[in-house]
Amino acid sequence: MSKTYSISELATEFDVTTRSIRFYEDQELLRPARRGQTRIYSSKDRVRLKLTLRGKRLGLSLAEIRELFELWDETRSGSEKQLQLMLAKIGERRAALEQQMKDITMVQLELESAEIRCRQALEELNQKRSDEQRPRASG
Amino acid sequence: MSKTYSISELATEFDVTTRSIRFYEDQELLRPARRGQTRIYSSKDRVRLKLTLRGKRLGLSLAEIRELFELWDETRSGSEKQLQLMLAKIGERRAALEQQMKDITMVQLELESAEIRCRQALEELNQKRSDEQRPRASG
DNA sequence: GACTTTCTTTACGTTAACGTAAACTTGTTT
DNA sequence: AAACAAGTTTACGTTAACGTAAAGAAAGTC
Repeated sequence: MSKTYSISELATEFDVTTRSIRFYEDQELLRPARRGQTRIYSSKDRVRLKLTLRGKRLGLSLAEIRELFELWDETRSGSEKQLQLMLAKIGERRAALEQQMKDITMVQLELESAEIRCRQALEELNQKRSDEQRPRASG
Repeated sequence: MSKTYSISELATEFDVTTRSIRFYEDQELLRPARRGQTRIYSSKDRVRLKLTLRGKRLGLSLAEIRELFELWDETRSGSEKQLQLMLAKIGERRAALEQQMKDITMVQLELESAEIRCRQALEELNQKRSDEQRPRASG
């Protein structure tokens, strides 16, 4: 018996609403089992949810994520064409990720220098203030 | 005289539609000059567009991007409160970027192993095929 | 001067990713 | 039994980020 999860357990763990989780199922990103009407999520489902959210953070649409899942499932018993397609998709993703990496390092550099400038501006403000508090020899 | 650009020049350079560029202006991300009705973009505008698109690739909304622009403008003549606010925003962004970096490296690792498995599956297919072509000593 | 191109404004349409509400079932706590 | 919590389906509403179409102005070209 491997562990299972309720919808609200997953919701609180990953900080998403149950509405979202059901929506992901509607978009065929998840296929939880049922006991009666109630959804029961396996740890495999949990991984899928985790991957889904990670994909979202990287800017993938739900449709793209689904496509990757499907391709990956087909890869197991895949024909040569499907394997090639998967490789192509993987290549695309990798290229996009490298672009994102570049973007991130650029923005990080910008943020860093922005932070420095901010701190300098703050220092100058403090400087002025202490100048005003003890105005000794001034013209 | 520094260089200026037409809307379509920028559109083709950055591979976006003119509609998008005008929309960004509507959202106050850009403030091009005018000659008559016609928009004229400075190199400063060009930089802003570039930053906007980069922000988008990183998953920022136009509203967030605008907010950052505004904060940055205010930073020049900023009060202490505004500077502190800017520093806070910068901190947020940096944290989000680090999370994204982690996400990316995770996915990169997954894609790498996925690629390996794909190539292995392909090899096995080729193996089978050449086995079938010259079925020598079998059983 | 008619044509074409490039630009403009105005405005309605569209898609993704949920939010929100209503009405119902099922289990369990008082 | 009544109330409560947690789950369900159905369905309409919402927001962001444009797409698309209509209709017209300004400038260059044949």
